[in-house]
Amino acid sequence: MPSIRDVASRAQVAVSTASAALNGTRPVAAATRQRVRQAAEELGYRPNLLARGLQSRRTRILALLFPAPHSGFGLTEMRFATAAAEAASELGYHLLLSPETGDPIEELRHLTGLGLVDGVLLMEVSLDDERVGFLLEAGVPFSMIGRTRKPGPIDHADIDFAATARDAVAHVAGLGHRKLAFFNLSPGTYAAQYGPAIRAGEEFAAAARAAGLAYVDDFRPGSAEEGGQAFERLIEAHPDVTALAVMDDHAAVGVIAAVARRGWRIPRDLTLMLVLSSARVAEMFHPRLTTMEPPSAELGRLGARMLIDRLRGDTPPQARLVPCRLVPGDSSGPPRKGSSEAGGKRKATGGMGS
Amino acid sequence: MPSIRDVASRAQVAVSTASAALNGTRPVAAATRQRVRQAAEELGYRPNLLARGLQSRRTRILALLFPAPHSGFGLTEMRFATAAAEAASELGYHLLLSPETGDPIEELRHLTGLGLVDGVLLMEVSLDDERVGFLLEAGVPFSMIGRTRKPGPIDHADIDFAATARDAVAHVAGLGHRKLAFFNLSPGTYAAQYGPAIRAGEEFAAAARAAGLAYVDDFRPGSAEEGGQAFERLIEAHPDVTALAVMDDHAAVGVIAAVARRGWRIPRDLTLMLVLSSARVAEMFHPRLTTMEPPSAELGRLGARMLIDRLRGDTPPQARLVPCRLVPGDSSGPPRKGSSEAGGKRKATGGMGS
DNA sequence: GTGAAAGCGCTAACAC
DNA sequence: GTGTTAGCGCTTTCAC
Repeated sequence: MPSIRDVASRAQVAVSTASAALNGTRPVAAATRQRVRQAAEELGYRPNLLARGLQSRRTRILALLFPAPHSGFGLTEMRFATAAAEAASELGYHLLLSPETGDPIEELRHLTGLGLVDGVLLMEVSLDDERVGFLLEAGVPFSMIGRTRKPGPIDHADIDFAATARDAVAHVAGLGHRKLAFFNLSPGTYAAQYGPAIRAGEEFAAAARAAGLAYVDDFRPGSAEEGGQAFERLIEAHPDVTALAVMDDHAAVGVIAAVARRGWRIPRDLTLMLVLSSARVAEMFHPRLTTMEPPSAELGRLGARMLIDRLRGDTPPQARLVPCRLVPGDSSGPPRKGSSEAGGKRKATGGMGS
Repeated sequence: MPSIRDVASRAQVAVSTASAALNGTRPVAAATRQRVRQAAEELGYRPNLLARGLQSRRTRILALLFPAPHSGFGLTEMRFATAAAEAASELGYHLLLSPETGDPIEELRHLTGLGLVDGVLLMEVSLDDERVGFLLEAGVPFSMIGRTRKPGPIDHADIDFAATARDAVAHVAGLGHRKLAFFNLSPGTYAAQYGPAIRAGEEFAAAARAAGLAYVDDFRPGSAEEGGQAFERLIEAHPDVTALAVMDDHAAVGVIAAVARRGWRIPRDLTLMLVLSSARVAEMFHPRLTTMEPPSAELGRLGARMLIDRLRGDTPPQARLVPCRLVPGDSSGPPRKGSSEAGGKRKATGGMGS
């Protein structure tokens, strides 16, 4: 592998000139630059990243802190990672996939102490994430996919839960539904202060209220079995619910089974939608479920971009919220007949459904 | 961030001694070593990977060449990546996630020319993968998850398709089925010489033959719609088929719908199994599908381990084949009545079902 | 068993 | 506009 000295001698210039010609760090005569470029080309020269990094204190390597898979399907997390890697790659950066196994802070301390990475991309940020404080204090540049309770001036890209909830509620309300139920993620996820669970919970409630829809969100099934049970209890307590939004894929499986057991059909008797699930997953269902699909790839891209922006210069902190995309499936329809106190008339008052 | 000089001076030794004490590269008096260790500890010293790599020509960084997502569900690929990253991490290595976007060879040339990585982990290896020749020629250490047609002495970890097919066929035969159909991946995947498609195709045929099962594998549906059509044509042409193994998740969705349209039920009228799909995905179905689940995490781990073994010393080339795991679901059962020329008797001859 | 010094390949002062 | 030189932090001869 040729070094810059080989390039310099072949182009008949000093190494510093070769370096400058290649990097544009100082003015070089056009003719000289041309000679150097050509020599580099002919030799197949590639700058050694280690040497460059050692000197310049910048490696152009980013670390993506990849959480141990727990909640959800994993497909979403993968899209973050690959999209971030692609975006980084386009901008001349590399992405290190750093799985978090033990103590997050200790691992972060280790990773950043190596001098290997210029910055860190945080995933699965909880509302009071301890890693944020550490990175801030250590002066390590970072950006978040997700966000803490009050992200303040920290770069982050996250789902716009308010818009997502609004769109989902509008979809359901537009079909004529008057009462919506929402199954959040499992209590464990909730207890871990997992942002999406908490924010989606709040925003769906607010959006339903704003739209004048009656609303139930007492259930947090984390498995197919719990999903089925939750649905049965839901219908028992609220027989007038005609639409249901579910966060957990597996819970949705249970709901669908319970719906069938009851002799109901989707969407005739229940409008069912998945929230924060990949359309890829929604296609596995029968009927294909309407989904609020998270903009995973875009968040990954944005996370990488804003981190690189930060590394490059003094951009102001960026906060980007991107709503989920409504992917209509075959599980959405008008409310079933006889679901409310009155029988037929839909789109009636717009007032509070009791 | 303290350097080794800080450690050396605090421990009152020369830099070289400090280095030796920390790395064990040459004998150091126990007392001295202790002093150095303690100094390092007190200072929170972390060796700079760049400096070390520049000198030693070894960075302890591995690159995982991550293919642009095309076939399959992606969940499997993600498990490779995370498992490989975890295994690498446990062995003191880092994993770079390198998405392949443009010309694979050009990108490989670039990546390996940077001096950043010690070795490369190849995913989605096709039967005649061009990257292999390049890496061999360039002398870059690598291992494969998957394998070429004749991997020869190249380290690789792959699915044991023969054992997988044998187990799947045994499962079906054990339930009394006499005729099995197999839906392979889409023709495009096949044409791309995607190993799993071709090997699974061959091995299922061989296993069925060996088990004395009649066998049909004329279909390669790549979507739900094609899956449904394929199923209809299959039953028309082969009304005595009672068991079906499907490679493509989406095709399975279509099959299930077509089964229902026909008034059939699973598993009463058809035993359906998914091949090479995560159990996570199989749970999304109704009923929960029996699956031959690929050992993704183990393959990722093995791939990383064998690459690191190669980097560390002169181990002989390793070839590890791991079978898929049969995860029984609710989609397996005895063959439906009236499916063969004779009516009732199952487990009869064991001879060739015509 | 320990220390001094060279140098990995590059960038960035600093002279000219 | 270009060349010379001094390191970045580490490992590794080579003396002692």
